Amino acid sequence: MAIGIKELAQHLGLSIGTVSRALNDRPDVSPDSRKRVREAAEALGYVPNQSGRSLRSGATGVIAFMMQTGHETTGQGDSFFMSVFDGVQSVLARHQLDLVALLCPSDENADDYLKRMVSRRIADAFILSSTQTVDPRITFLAKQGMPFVTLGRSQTDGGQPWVDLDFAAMAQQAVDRLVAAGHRRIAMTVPQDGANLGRVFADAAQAALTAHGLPFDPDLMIAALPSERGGYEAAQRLATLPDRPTAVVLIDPSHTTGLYRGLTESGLAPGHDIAVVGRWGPQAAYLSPSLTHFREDLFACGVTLCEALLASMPTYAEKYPGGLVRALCPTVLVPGDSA
Amino acid sequence: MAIGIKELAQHLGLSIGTVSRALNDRPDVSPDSRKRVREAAEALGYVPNQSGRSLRSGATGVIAFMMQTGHETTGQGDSFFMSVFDGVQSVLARHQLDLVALLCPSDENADDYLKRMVSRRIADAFILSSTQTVDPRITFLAKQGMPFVTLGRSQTDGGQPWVDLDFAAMAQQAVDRLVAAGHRRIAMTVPQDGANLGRVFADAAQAALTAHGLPFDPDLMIAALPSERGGYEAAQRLATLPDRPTAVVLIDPSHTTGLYRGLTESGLAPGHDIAVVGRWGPQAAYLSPSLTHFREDLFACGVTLCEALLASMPTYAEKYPGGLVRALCPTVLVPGDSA
DNA sequence: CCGCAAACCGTAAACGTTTACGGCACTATG
DNA sequence: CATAGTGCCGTAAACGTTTACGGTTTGCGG
Repeated sequence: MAIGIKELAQHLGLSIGTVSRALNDRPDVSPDSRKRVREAAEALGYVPNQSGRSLRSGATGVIAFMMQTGHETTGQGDSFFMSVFDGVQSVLARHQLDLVALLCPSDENADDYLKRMVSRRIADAFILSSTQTVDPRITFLAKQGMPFVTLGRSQTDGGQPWVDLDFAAMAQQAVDRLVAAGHRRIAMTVPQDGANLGRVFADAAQAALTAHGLPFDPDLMIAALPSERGGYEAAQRLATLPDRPTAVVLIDPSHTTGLYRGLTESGLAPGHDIAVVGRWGPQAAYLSPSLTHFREDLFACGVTLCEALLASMPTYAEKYPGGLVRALCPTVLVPGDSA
Repeated sequence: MAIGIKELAQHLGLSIGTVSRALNDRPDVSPDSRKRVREAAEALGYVPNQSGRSLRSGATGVIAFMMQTGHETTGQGDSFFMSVFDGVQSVLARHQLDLVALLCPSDENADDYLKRMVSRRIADAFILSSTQTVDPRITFLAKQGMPFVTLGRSQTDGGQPWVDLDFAAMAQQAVDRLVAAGHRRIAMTVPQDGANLGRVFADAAQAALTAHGLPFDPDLMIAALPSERGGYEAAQRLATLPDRPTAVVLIDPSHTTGLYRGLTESGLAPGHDIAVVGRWGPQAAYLSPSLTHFREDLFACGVTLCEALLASMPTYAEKYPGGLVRALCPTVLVPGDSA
């Protein structure tokens, strides 16, 4: 069924060398031949064999986006990643590159999984998400010399570019707003596992509180799964806390629904008995009271992410000057009725 | 950095042929050599180059799962796909196969995208999701002779195996339950685009209604986007419908939150003024009143899906006898307070 | 001691590309 | 006219692997 470059060349009465050059837009090919080859390839439905091509050239033309997907760690909801993907792909399309998503099975170690994928040489570069505060994947890829970028920072530094949401700014803005509204005891949800964003967020919150001359109470940092359930359990914790806080800031978009439900069940009205500041998620728009939240431009974030990656790849670096990219994506606070 | 089979053979004082045979568990290799090769490969960190391997053997060892991701079509939420993925991967792991997800950019035609991916020969087989009632991807893959399976049925038949949720049973059970509770005018949400499940669902609902001697009113089939917003807009439609229905069945898990909100805003209490039967989604657990819904074993669904695919691939068929698999995954109705 | 089979191993061809190199025809220049 | 240069093209090697084939050793029965 599928024809090779040999057949195509034969059909044209040319050598495979010339055909290859014509298709790859190299010099040393007459405009006439180039056109003939183009048309014949189209007509015969020729597409180059990727295995042969990448065996020879050492590149696959594929970028891999690795995500971890535990049972409970569904995280931000898929619209989060999908928006980022769209941004990434819009950049990749300029270079005939394609994106694949690597889904680490929930029962496999993320580090092992990544190693397997790297050794498969399925992709020319990697994008890591859900970075942990200490993340062995980073050192591994750095040691391998494999180009990569992380969506999220980490204490482990592989010299790679990264792009992250500005959690510090979020924490500060949230605290500022709540304090201005008279709140003195402010709780927050933080990730249960080693996700780095929890650390960044908590540190910034502490700084913001002390800046206002308020004490920082570690008991008000409520560890929660990144899911509706996490929000629900956080609400239960909140309700039973001694000297109950009057406000809560949510680190994860999926916390919102669960928290609202949990608070209501405990007889606390969100936005009335307890002020809530959250992050944007598709479901947040349909809550009452409407959520005071942070909105992020995930598409733009994906674009930056991808450009940062390409800038770190020898092949594409010239098109993306400026060296190592380490960028924070801005977020804007959208006031609602909840805080 | 990465060493090849040649270096490995040289280091062992063996020929590359023997090394290859040893690593691939072929006969004609002494147990002693096999062991030495194994250990040396481990020690030197040798991993076979996938390009070379698949160039020679014509297989990549990768299965691709294609999903479409429009802005508004975030669909079932990611926990849906993640659960299916886990099921699929659990089977693939038995054969040293790996899964990648292909995310069709929202601004690209799905058919073109698939063609590109197929021609890249990035995978040995494909899994298609979000099947449309008439789906050109199916005929394309069938014509290409590329093994594939669809998650969801279609009127387009490529002779391929498929696995689908039992939407007909859901429709019938929902109608039965609602009619038994005294409801006579029952609305449903159906997908706006050409998704095949809408057709199946609507047909079964109609049959169930007529079986109960009730009329089928097409105006009660409310087209809705597969998102919270879709549910919200459906609620608005519902509230303004002449001779307002007393019950609604939701085809998409993400409809629930939006619908609850929409109804509430219109002064209608879910479960009281209007009975609601929905599908399971992560957020559904945190709603009040609790949702009467269908629960699906998505992991098992993924397992069946993958086995169906492997059974249709020449290389693996012998391990999965039984011919063409076309299966419906069962769902169970979980009663709640909403209907 | 010979022959034969079995067990093991090396050789080399193939998979489909890309690309360095050399060759040919032609033109421009001295 | 000789020479150098240019534009175009074919040849062949290389990428890293798998595998058919043939060769060498070994053990064993006659």
